[in-house]
Amino acid sequence: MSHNQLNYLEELHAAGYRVTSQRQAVLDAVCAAGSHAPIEKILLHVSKLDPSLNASTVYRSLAVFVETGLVVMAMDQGRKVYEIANTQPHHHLRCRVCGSMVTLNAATTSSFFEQLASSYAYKIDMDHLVIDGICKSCQ
Amino acid sequence: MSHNQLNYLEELHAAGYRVTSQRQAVLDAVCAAGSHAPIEKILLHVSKLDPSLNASTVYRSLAVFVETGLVVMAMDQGRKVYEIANTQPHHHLRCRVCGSMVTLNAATTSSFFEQLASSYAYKIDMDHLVIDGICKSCQ
DNA sequence: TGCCTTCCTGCAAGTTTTCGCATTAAGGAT
DNA sequence: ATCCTTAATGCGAAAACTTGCAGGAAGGCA
Ligand SMILES: [Mn+2]
Ligand SMILES: [Mn+2]
Ligand SMILES: [Zn+2]
Ligand SMILES: [Zn+2]
Repeated sequence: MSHNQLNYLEELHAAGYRVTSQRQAVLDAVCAAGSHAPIEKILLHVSKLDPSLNASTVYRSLAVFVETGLVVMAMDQGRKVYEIANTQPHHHLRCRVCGSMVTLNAATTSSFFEQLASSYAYKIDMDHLVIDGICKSCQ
Repeated sequence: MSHNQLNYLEELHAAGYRVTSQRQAVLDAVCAAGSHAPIEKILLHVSKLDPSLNASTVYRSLAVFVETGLVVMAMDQGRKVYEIANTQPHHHLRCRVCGSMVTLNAATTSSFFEQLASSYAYKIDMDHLVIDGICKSCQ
């Protein structure tokens, strides 16, 4: 598993949720599935870890993880994709044509967010923005 | 209907799609359902206009409209919402707490997009961005 | 450790969304 | 106006996702 499991499980517990073997397996599966993984990829990894784990539990676990911020959910062409949350929020540029993704420099987005915050009196609270466009090689 | 129907139907046709009575009804329903309408709201309006219109046709029509840019799709708390596309792209700030939405000043977002374009050699192609945060009165 | 409360899980049923296929109709051409 | 080609629709079935409920396990407390 690529995450510091202890830390994530403690956070789960601190948020008032029980740390079950099923939730641990789903969290491991999210990590194993790599970034921006669609649900079927996660289900596949889960059933490898524990074939008896019910699909409805996977959906419910993901909802809990997103709720608590352990996992971030984003949209990729109208489909939900999941990835383990890093300590830092991060944002992407995504090519409509080839699907490739670039992680944005944090300074760029935070200055934009600060501008929005001051202009609109909004506290921006975005941990995974995906902006669509067309990359250099696809233009 | 709130859209200039003629124009939209011509665009559909120009994109190589057939202009059917069902698609006209779905487009009218999207307008009638107002902005950021979830699918069930659209289905409700559709069945008022034509009770015999099958739900699968509604899903397929929406996919065509999003594909051709006549309708924009956005995510509202993990749910797909639809709205008729204006001639100009527009973006929002959305409060996580009360759900209220603000339409962003176009200059603000376009300067951000231009900066991204020059830094990353990406042609930004975003017609409906929704940025989450917490509004002044909810902070 | 063992008990107790409450949350979580699996299962089955319900709901939503997608898909394949036969029939229908749009729209270009004559 | 009629014909022809092919895309679009409705329908039924499948797949994806959600929900209610009864049994089982987490974790707090003694
Ligand atoms: Mn990411
Ligand atoms: Mn909008
Ligand atoms: Zn590309
Ligand atoms: Zn608010």
